[in-house]
Amino acid sequence: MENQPLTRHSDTPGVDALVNELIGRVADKWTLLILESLEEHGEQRFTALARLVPGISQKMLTQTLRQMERDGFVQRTVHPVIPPHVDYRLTPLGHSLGEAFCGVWLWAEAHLRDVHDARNAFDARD
Amino acid sequence: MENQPLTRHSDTPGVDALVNELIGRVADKWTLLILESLEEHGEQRFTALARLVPGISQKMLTQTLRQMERDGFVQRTVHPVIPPHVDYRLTPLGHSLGEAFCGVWLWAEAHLRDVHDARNAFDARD
DNA sequence: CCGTATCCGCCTTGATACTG
DNA sequence: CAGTATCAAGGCGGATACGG
Repeated sequence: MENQPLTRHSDTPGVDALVNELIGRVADKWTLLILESLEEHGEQRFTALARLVPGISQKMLTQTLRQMERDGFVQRTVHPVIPPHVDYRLTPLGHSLGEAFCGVWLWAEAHLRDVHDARNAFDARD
Repeated sequence: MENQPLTRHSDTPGVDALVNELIGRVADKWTLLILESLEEHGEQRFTALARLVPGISQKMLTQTLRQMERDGFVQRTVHPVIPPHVDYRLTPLGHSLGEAFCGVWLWAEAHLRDVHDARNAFDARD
């Protein structure tokens, strides 16, 4: 009935809000860096991951990994040995997220200079 | 000489950092919502934009628009009339960013339920 | 080794008031 | 209409200490 304009979005109100919320969650700095590390290096232990992600604190690593586990992006495997051994790996869902962000990543790489120039031009105005 | 594994990233150290920084900037909640509004509805005035983006404050709208203008994503056009009339529209660069995010948007739409279910499963265990 | 718990500074954000 | 200015509150993230 409604003559909705053509968009790439759902026509169901409220879904957009959920989608935005989800993207906000997922577009977190540490989430993206961890995602990247796991894509590149595969399954990793906690400490190895801490070394792979530059500048992350233990707190943020734990917190972000928990959230990614809850969202179904990573699978956490605990080996009941002493000392403890915990592995993190991407789930198929997590991998698909990485692929979705690939476009943004490529865009950022491709337009790094454009943005840089735009900023310089803007800052030099007046 | 290095036997680098296949990745989608630049092999130049430091570029990744810039790319991450740029994505962090761009993946902001308000930036995405404004981007979406301008893609869907085309050129808009300040007040119209404020109505199109649900829940945004005047401060955040101004701040985000300035940042997007500086980054070269939107063009700001001031019509010197009284009362003031200011239009915002996407630049080609801004539009290309929107297209890059389209993949993430589609992913989020497609996997909304997966994430929802994963969270329920996670919260229900133990 | 793999976390959790606590404290604390800072940055973001929102609310409000004011201006050209 | 389209902003700027100011202030207060809250969350994020780092540092540190401790536990299984």
